[in-house]
Amino acid sequence: MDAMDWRSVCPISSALDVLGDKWSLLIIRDLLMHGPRTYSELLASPEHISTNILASRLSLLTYLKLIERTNPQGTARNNAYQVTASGAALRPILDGVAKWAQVHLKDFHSDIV
Amino acid sequence: MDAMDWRSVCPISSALDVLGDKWSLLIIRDLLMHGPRTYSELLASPEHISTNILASRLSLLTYLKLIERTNPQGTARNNAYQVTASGAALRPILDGVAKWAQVHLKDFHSDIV
DNA sequence: AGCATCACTTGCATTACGCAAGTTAACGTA
DNA sequence: TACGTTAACTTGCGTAATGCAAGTGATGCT
Repeated sequence: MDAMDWRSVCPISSALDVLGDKWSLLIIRDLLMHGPRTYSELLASPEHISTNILASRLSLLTYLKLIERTNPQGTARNNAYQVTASGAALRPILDGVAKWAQVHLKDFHSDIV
Repeated sequence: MDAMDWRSVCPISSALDVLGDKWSLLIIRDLLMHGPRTYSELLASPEHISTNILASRLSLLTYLKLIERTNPQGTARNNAYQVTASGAALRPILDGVAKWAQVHLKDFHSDIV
């Protein structure tokens, strides 16, 4: 994992440099909702992330210390991922996003829960 | 602008179906910070969005009623974009994202403001 | 009328993503 | 402790999205 390219000094832009894609925040969502999860548990989420994308996102989020292994000394197998304090600090933001979507996307996606 | 594809019924996933990219929330940020902005003003933001991407994002955000023209009856020229109530409801989320980034990305991006 | 500018659109090269298959190592079982 | 199975990735390749440069058309100014 090499250094990031940051588009500007704006904190919103910088957050999007990290989290501005369709998958990273879904991984965080799963870890916040369920606690520690393994690679194959994350793969089984209903949005169907592909294996290579999951691996690359886990790698980036680990590098940036938003997530970590539950057993850093252990082997990969049976070694889940969990949020760090940085990742956990995203919880109120994701809560806000969920509420926003329920109210403001309802007209376009009636099945939203 | 045709209908959206939604990956799941999860509101977070659905929000990311719309806003999960590197540019949409930056457009919202500009409109929230500065008020109504024209196409060329949006182009001039420091992150340097390209013209075709800006046009396609403005189109999608307009379709989803997060933004609108300031003068819907007028011609394109001298007709800015502004947030709707749906777009304005993202303000506390963007505030939270900005604060999160300032605290949690500082170690990786020391120039963050 | 003529020129400059704004708001896009188009074409094409580059990058990211999605899918399927392959690889490696650990665990269960005997 | 050998053997089959499975978890956790990696690789290859086709498709889609993005980035860049140039082009277009209407508007507004003089």
